[in-house]
Amino acid sequence: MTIRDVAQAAGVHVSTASRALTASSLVKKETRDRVLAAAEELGYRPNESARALTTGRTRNLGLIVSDIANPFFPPLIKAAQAYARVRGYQVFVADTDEDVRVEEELIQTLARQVDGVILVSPRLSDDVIARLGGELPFVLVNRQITGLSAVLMDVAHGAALAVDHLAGLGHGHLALVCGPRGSWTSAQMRRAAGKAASDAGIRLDVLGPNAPTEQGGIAATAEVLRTGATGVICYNDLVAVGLIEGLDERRVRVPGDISVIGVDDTVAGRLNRPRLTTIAMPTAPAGRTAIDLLIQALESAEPAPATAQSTLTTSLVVRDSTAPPDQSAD
Amino acid sequence: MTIRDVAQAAGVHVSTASRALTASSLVKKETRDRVLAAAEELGYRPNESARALTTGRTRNLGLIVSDIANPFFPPLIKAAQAYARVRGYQVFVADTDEDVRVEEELIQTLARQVDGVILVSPRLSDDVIARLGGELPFVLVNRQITGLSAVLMDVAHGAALAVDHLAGLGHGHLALVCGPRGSWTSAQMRRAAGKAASDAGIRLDVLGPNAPTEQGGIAATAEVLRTGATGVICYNDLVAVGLIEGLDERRVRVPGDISVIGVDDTVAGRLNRPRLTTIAMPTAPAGRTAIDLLIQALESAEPAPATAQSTLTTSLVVRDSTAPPDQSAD
DNA sequence: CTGAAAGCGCTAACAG
DNA sequence: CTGTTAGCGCTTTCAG
Repeated sequence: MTIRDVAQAAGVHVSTASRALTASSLVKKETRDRVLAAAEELGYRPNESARALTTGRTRNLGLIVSDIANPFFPPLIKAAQAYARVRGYQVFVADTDEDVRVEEELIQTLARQVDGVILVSPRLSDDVIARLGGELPFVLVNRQITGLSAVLMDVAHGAALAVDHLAGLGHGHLALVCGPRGSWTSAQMRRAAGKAASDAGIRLDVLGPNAPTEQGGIAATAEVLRTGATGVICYNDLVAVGLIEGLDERRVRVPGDISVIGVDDTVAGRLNRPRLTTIAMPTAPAGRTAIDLLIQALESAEPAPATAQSTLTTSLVVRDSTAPPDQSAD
Repeated sequence: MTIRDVAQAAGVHVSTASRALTASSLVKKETRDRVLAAAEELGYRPNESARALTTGRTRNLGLIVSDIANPFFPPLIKAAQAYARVRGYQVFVADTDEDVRVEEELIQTLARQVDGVILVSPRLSDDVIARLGGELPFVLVNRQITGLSAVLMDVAHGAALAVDHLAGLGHGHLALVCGPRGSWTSAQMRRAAGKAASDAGIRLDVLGPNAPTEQGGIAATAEVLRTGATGVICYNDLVAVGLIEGLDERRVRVPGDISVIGVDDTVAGRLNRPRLTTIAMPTAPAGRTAIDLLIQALESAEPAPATAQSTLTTSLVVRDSTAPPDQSAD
């Protein structure tokens, strides 16, 4: 079932059929209708490989995330896929499992079958990403590298809000449980929380790096307690939930003894008891924006597409895991 | 940077280079090393489109799920991707958003760029799936259609365990909150729970269909209460969590007044308070098995590959959302 | 507006 | 074991 069959059925040459099927304006309406009808009739489906071979474009986009099982990603993935489909592109999702080597390998593999790649919270070093980015269009999410387009979530603002929230409740000693090495988000939080704490004249201990998972949070428990902090900001909701679990095991009450704040605003935080106070991240908009930036770069005729940067705001969602510090303690 | 450049650099003909790069046994070791070295040196990456065009095979597999944001899927996806990579295949994941039309469209689109497709919990009708399955290799997960390979989770067994668990606690009146129309899992549960209940001599009211989400659970609350049942088995963890939320709003205690059981054993159930009693589904093994079945079908020379069927067992995880019924009530 | 012809990069017979 | 040749299905010049 090739374009040849369609052309024959419609009584035209292959090239005419091709034109009718793609650059429809270059062919007489009447002929085009005939071709389209024949194609429909025969159930013709273009061979994407052949098409990609001649055009050099696949109309596929790659989306690389570190861990599909982290509830931060699914909303972003869903939004990206849905929006890409509307724009006539297909999105291929791959999971690096938080492994830098897998990440690089995956980019290489994917790069051969897509027109462009979206890298969400990559862990690779700037220079490796920049090098790979030279080979095909990239859009980064939550990572900033000169020369590459990016969608950023203003987590710095969120972190400052979190510090202020805790300071406002009366906490004078905070801890920041950082994420994995190589995380831009973590670095942003660290910087912004540090500044906000010193502005507020309170102490902030910085802990980490930690795995961005429940396990990571549980593992950080002892260190958190050692600091003596009464308010803790965690790298993400999973870490926060894990920490609360760890504290619970040691009979430390949240928020009674220690207040805990997460980042992302995922189901995990909503379902947790106490319900988690968290910094909400605009994941779905970020997914759409990333697709938009990427397609823009792809469809602009420029050889070196302008790098665009888009920053989305975050906000603080106050729930039940934060409260004034216990008067008797500290 | 084509295979031509590599051949030239290695001082051999294109076809020799091609052989060295693929069917390595057909070429003298020495020549092969020279070709491989040249390829490495030049950073040669085969053009997958060209390769796919000649061979007719892409080494890509499609994995279609109804909702990436449902925590049931990520472990399955992760396991499938990781295992496929080991076997030299790439997995493309797509999300249908629980929409039957999108599901069909996605299968069609994906079908053109992959060698085979895994359909997890499809909602399409048997005949539509069977028709599409005629066009390329399919493996179903949690769906049984004659002539197609499938990986099944023995949720019937799990449902029976759940009924027995509740009966053993002393509940004499149960409700089953079903899932969406077209769900094989839901049908299995209904049948098995019905049988187990009648065997145990207790009443079982069947409710639904419902959306397989927290919202679906919340929406089912009133109907559940209307039955007067003291034990409820839900289509999945999300529905169970939603139901518990709905009951909580109406000041109905779980498990004090009503016991609730979910299905899947996802984070959602673990994080929920009370922690959810649930039927654990073997999601990761199912992902691997599905990939295995699919690759097997792909690599067997048979024109019509034998349909294989693999059933994985489920188990009941008892946590805090089930207890004996309130003595004073019912 | 349409037909003819070339070629995308690669693999796969077919000879030698 | 290696070189030659053809061609996968499609788009895209180039003529007409």
